[in-house]
This record gives sequence, C-alpha cells and structure tokens, in this order.
Amino acid sequence: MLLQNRPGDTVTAAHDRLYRALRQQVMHGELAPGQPLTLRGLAKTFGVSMTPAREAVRRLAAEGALTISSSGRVTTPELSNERIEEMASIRALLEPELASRALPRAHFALIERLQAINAANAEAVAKQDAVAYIRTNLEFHRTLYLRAQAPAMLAIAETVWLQLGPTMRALYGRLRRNEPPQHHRMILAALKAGDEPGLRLAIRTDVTQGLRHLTS
Amino acid sequence: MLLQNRPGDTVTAAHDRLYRALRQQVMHGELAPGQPLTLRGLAKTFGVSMTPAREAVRRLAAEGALTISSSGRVTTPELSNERIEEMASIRALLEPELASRALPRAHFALIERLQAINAANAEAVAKQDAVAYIRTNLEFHRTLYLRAQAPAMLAIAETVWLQLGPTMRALYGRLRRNEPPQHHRMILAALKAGDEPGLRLAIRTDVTQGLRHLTS
DNA sequence: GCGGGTGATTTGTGATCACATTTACCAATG
DNA sequence: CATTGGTAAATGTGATCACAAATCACCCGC
Repeated sequence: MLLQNRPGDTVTAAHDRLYRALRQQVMHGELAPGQPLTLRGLAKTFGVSMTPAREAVRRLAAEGALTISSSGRVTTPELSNERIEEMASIRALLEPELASRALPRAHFALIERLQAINAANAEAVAKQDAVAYIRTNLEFHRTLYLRAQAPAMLAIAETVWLQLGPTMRALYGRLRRNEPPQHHRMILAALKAGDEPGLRLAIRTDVTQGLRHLTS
Repeated sequence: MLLQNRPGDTVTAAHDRLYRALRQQVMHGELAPGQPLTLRGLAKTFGVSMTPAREAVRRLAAEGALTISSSGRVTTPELSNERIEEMASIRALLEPELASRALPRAHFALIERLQAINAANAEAVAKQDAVAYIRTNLEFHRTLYLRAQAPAMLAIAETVWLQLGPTMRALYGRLRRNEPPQHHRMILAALKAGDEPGLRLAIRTDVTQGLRHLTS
C-alpha cells in the first residue's frame, strides 16, 4: 500500500491518507473486532505525527468505523447481537431502495461488470480469502448502487458496511464457507428481467442471510 | 450556554464540548447555509486552542454537519435541490420504520409528552421563532423514535437532520408560516388508535411536505 | 470606472512538547 | 496460588509553534 506522497503525486493531506487507508482496512475486514489501536502506533506506521492520526481516528469514530472508550482508547467495534440485527435491518431497508433506483439504469455493460465482480468473488471463496471475499462482495453491491444516483443514501449504506467490517471478518473467518453467494445470481437474473419486486427480494435476502448466522 | 467546565462538573474533553455545542447549533438551524467558520475563530470563541477545534470540526464534517472545501475552509453545507430531495427520500424511508417500531411501545405517557412538545412547537410558530420551531419539531420526532429501540437507525436519522439543519433554517425563515404542523396531529391520532399504516403515512407526509416547498 | 497584480493577512496543516490519566507489570503478602 | 499494592510505561489531550497555501486588500495602470 502506498502511504507516502511521491514526486508527481497530487499532494494529499496526511490525515486524509491515513483516514482512507484505515477506512479501507476496517471496511474490508482486515481488522478483528475489538482490535486496539493507538495514536502513536498509527502515526509511526504511517510516518506522520500524532496530530493527523488523531484527526483520522476522530473522523472514523464519527462514522462508527472505530470505537473510542470513555478513557479515549481506540478499538475496532465489537457489535452485540442486537446491534448486528439492527444493522441487518438497516441494510434491508436501504439497499433494496438503492437497487430499485438503479434498476432502470442497469444496462448490459453494468450487468457484465457485476458478473465479472461475482467471478472474482467466487475465486475468493475458492481461495478461502475472507478479505477478498468481503471486498468483492461490497464491490458488487456498490457498483450496482452507484447507478442509483443517490450519493447520500449510498454513503449511509457504506457507513453501515464500515461498522460491520470487523464483524464480517469474524463471521466469514469462522464458518469456512465453500459456496459462492447464490443470491448474487438471483440479483443478476432480476436485473436482466427488469423485475423490480424480485430484485428487492433478492437484495433483501442477500444482505440479511449472511448476518443471521452470527446471531445464533 | 455553558462552555467551560466548572468545579464539580464531570470533566468533559474540550473537543467534545465544542463538538456538541456546534452540532446543536447546526442541527437547530442557528447557522445559515454556507456560513464560514474558522478553526482559530471557533477556538477563541470556546476558549481553547486550535487542536480540539480541529477535532470537533473533523467529526462534524464526517457527519455531514459541516463542509470542508478542497483548500480546507470550513462552512455549513449548502444543499442542492437534488440533495434536498434525496434527504427527504431518506427521511421518508427511515422514519416510518422508526415510528412503526415505536408504535407498540407508545403508551399514554409518551403520547402526553408528544402533545406537550407539540404545544411548545405551536408556541414557536406563534412567536415566529424559526430555531425553536426546528428544535421542537425534531424533539417531537426524536422522542417518538427513541421508543423504537433502534439506536443505530435513530443515529442515521439524526445525521440526516444535521445535514438539513442550515437548509431548514433558510426554508422556515423564508416562508413565514403561520400554521402549526397539522401532520403532527395525524401522527398523534394514529398513535392513539394503534393504526400502523396510518402512522407510517402520517410520518411520511410530515417529513416530506416541509422540504417540498424548497425545491420549487 | 475597472481589471490585474502584488504584498499583507488569514487560515489550515503538521510537529513537538508537557501533562494527567489510565493501563500494565511485578513483586510482596496472605 | 490468588490478591493486592505500588511503580513504571503507555496513552490520550491540549497548547504552541513554524510553515505553506489561500485569500484578501490595496494600488497602479489602462
């Protein structure tokens, strides 16, 4: 991962580089739930001082990507079962709407790209690569929802994914799944058919099913 | 407003005091859209140094309560009509769900409190006090949704209110409305009757109607 | 009157330091 | 062996400073 500005790069603020790198790590499940982080540690890792590290951490904490204890300690979030179920409800509420809005704009080129992402996802399953699985899974959804032309709604969905990142890692790392997501095929079929109710149902089922296993 | 810790107070971090004070100002429409803020100005106003001011601003920017330009300048957000409509859609999606979940737990004491808040709201209308109008209006919704036992969903709804704060100020300051919100009475009636579809519709209408006027 | 350029001021960014609190470690004691 | 006590290390917080970039104000020339 590129962390330093190099000559010719557009200069990005240090706090922003740190924010983006950490955000991706959290969202893709590269950090376990409850993982402690320190400002000095992050600063040293990224070759900056504590100041930009603090700003990045505050920003991520505001998005729910990190938790700050009453004494100021920073960790990745450990979600209760209730919270996980609530997050699943939110996904089940937002994402069918995003998919519906994307449906009239989903032409063949988009479906083709979704199929390619799905193939990469299946490959991640075969390799038992949890991080790649989560990444391609989210990429599948984001690619579709980008067509919805609803940036604020998509941003909310992404903060939900963020908060679920570490938990998803724990989930998919635990139950070594061997089957690629069957619901993605249903989503693709509904997209091709222009079937809005079917699409909503397929999305709802897809986002709900994975989390159910963890709350048992 | 109390901004300094006094002996006997539980010590709250400076950045957190500043965050809460600013957040309330933005959410309640005390700041106009596009209002510029400076780190040194905020720090001086709150009697602290730039460091906690920066942290509070980053946090608020992450929630969409403030906008940071490419050069780092901080302002309250100026929403496009498209963005306002999207925000209304999000409210129309989330808030009926929150109300539905609150419905089975809405006993008489809650309805009584809602009526009291509604009376304060009507008073704000009579006094042409836009800030008090927005504050009591949001308090009405938050009091109901708190019963939904869905903290993450409520938090998302609040970030939407936050982003709309300055715009609501501009809206309600412009069209000097003389009538108290008639939809709140429908909401209360549906609550008393235990009528879930009616409640969902009343909420949806209430959150949608106000914003429609701005996008014309 | 009006546009462009130049210097002064304002402003955000990042580093460093001092301080208070929390946490971790380890030994002494029961 | 578990528990308690104290000491040392680690950690977050806030202030201050230096720096660069952006912005603003003023003035000159047209």
